[in-house]
Amino acid sequence: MGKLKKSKTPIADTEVPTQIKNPELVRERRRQIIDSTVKLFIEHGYHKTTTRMIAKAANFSIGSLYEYISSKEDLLYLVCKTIHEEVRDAVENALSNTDKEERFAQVIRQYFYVCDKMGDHILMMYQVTQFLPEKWQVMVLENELNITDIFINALSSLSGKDNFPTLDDKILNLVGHNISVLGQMWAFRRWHVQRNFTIEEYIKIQTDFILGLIFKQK
Amino acid sequence: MGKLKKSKTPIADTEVPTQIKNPELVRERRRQIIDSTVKLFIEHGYHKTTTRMIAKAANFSIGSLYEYISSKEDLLYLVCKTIHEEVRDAVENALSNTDKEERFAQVIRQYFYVCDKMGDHILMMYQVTQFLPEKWQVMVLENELNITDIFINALSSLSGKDNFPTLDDKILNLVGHNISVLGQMWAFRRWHVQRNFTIEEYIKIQTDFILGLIFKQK
Amino acid sequence: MGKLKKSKTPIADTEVPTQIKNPELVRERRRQIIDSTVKLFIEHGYHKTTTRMIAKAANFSIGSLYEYISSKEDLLYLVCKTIHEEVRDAVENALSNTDKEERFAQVIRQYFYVCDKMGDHILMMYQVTQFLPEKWQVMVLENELNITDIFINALSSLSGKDNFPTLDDKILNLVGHNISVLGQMWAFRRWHVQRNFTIEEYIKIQTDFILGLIFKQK
Amino acid sequence: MGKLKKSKTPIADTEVPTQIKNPELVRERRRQIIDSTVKLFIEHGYHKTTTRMIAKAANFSIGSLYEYISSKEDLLYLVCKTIHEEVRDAVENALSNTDKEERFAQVIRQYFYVCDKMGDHILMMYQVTQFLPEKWQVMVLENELNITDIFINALSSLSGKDNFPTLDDKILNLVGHNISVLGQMWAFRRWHVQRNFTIEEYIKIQTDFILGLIFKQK
DNA sequence: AATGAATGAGCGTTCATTCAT
DNA sequence: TATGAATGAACGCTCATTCAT
Repeated sequence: MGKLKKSKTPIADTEVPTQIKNPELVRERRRQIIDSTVKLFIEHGYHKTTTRMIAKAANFSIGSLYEYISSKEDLLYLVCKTIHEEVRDAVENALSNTDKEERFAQVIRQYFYVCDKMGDHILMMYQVTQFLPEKWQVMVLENELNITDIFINALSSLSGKDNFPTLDDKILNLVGHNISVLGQMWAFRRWHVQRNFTIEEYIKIQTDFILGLIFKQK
Repeated sequence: MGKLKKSKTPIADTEVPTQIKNPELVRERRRQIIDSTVKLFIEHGYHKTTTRMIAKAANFSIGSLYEYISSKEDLLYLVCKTIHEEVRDAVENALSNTDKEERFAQVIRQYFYVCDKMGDHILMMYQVTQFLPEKWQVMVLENELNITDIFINALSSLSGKDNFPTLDDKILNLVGHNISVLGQMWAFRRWHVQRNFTIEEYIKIQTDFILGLIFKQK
Repeated sequence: MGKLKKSKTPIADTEVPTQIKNPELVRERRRQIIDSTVKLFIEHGYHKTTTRMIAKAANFSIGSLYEYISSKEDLLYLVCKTIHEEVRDAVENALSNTDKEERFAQVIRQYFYVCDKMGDHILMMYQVTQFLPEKWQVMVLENELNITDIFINALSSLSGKDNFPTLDDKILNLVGHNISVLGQMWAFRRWHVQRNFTIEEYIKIQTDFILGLIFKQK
Repeated sequence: MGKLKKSKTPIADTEVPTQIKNPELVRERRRQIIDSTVKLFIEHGYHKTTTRMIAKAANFSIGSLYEYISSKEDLLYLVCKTIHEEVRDAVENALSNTDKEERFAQVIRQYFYVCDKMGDHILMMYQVTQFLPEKWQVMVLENELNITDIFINALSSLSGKDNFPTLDDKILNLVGHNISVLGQMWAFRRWHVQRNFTIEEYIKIQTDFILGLIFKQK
């Protein structure tokens, strides 16, 4: 579970205001704060985690915490965004695979791996998104969609080539969402599913499943 | 969306204590309370719905409310349970269909219909389960599992018969969960999915999808 | 200084919301709250008086306090309104005097008496009005104006009659404001003025002063 | 409204301590700080103006700000003092007028002009004095009194001469305060009074008023 | 059985001031 | 001298629950 990998996109952006002038410091400190917060949110949820608990866990005074974020809700947004970036980065890395067909399977595989590794985070994020203020909520949904879009695009680039059937856009879309959801299922229904399968088995079966859907459409 | 259908199992059971002696009265009053609460939870979520709001919406004094439930958490449990019963009842009704093979498709269909009709409820329940005390949480997960079990059992009764492949128990289980999750997806990702498909289209494609998985295993 | 006299207009009106249903109780409890608050505001000012101090002084729990008012600002408004009513009532009582000319002097006299008796309250109100939310601020200024209007109307009814000169409306208005301000001066500059004069002397001299202005305009 | 005119008395005096050795620098920097603070206090009041806002507006770091003042309350005192000096200077300038009788009218006129020009400052100062620590509060009241004393002295030098009646000291005093208060009224009740009169008209009428009081005492 | 007034622990947030660099 | 990150006491307010009537 540990600390989140450093993401490509900066955390110290302009979306969430801070009193601190040194942006490097903001980046670093926010990383600490977010890491601590993620753990607490996973353990206790959003409401039962107080700002004081967060400050303490991140070794900040309550006053200092509020120098780096401007509300608990802002922090919530940063948490969600960071997790999404983590997921997206992992999946996008899989895209470097040159063989197109293999690339698609790779993307699914990487995504499922991330869902396995970050099960707690993903679960937590779903429980917590509802408490975002509307404006952030839209952005988080968009981030979610961006990940689904990776699947859709990977599929799209295969559609009609080699042995792949030409897929309707709507179907393409649906398959993308199915992939997203089946990945989350590994995290959400862990008690049931992870009892029966290793992640490798799960990937194999569900990938077949997904490919089945695709070839059915021929 | 209206009121939830009367469920077979009594609400005034011993799980959730009450001050009131007359069980008939408890049943009736709890129905009112739960109906109002469901609406409020859907609209405002669990935390932003105060017990005062609930009492007002259900035409109770705050004091009376607490005669029929003993805490907000108890009420939360009753709400989750009631929704699960609703879903289960609908799916079980589909089992009366005598033709076995058709029965399986019917079960899926009915389940997806329920997911369509009760999208708000299902969504809400997922956002809200996390606030249950541990003991209730287990029970709600069990209820969820009961529904999945219906799919598994329906499949199981087909396995190895007629044209159906003989399915490994593990696979059977997984397919059951896939069905559950794909039904929820219609509610969870409504903005994306319901834009592209009618519920009928969605049922057709996802059913094919599921059957594909089954026959793949031959 | 003691408790404020019971005012004609009810405190339990609809302007300031309450959670309590019994309006009689609201009236009574608000009276206690306001009395205590006035004392505290006079002694410590608005900002240094905490809601917990108010609750304690009025023998309420902090929770109960907030059943009767909905914010500290609302309470501030009630305080200002109550003081203004007190002043206005006293001045209006003086209007019952039947002799017109004498009535005018009586109004001034009564007003100055109130300024004497309620010096602390008037002083406090002036220090505190600035913290009202805009909507209340306008209403408080209006209340203030209503009192000035009493002087203006009393003068107006004399204008052009008997020995009184016919006064321009603008002048009438100005004289009214002068009266208001010279009354407040007795409270505001108490350290300097009350050292030299009894309230009776002060009334005599300033009344002459005011009448001088009036007859000057002949 | 702009910047306040340079006052004769030094700002960098010993009343308010500083960390900085160079007194010239202190004077200059305090001038900037006070100018910015006055604007902010007028716009937002004392409590809603944070020291951070002040530092920013005066182009200081928060650290530097505290090199030149030692607390927000000290700054408040400097602000009040500066405004009083401004008012006093303007009024004292009017004293240079050689003709005694005319000098009195001139003093009133100048004072009313200042009240017109510095309405915002005067208003603000009255709202803000209450937050001074006791020791400063006394000094500010004294400053206020000094201005009133100018009127009293001007009157006193006329008393019993030429056509002027010989005035009791107490009356002299009262007239001085009346003048002060009627000047402030132009600022305090601007919405009502400035709608009806130009400052010239106002000066004329109120001067007559004041003179009336004086000659009445003959 | 029904009412609703009373309770108080607990929360998110602010801001004047300090002090290491 | 100048900077700005760090501090933490203190505040207004909420709301599930109780209990006297």
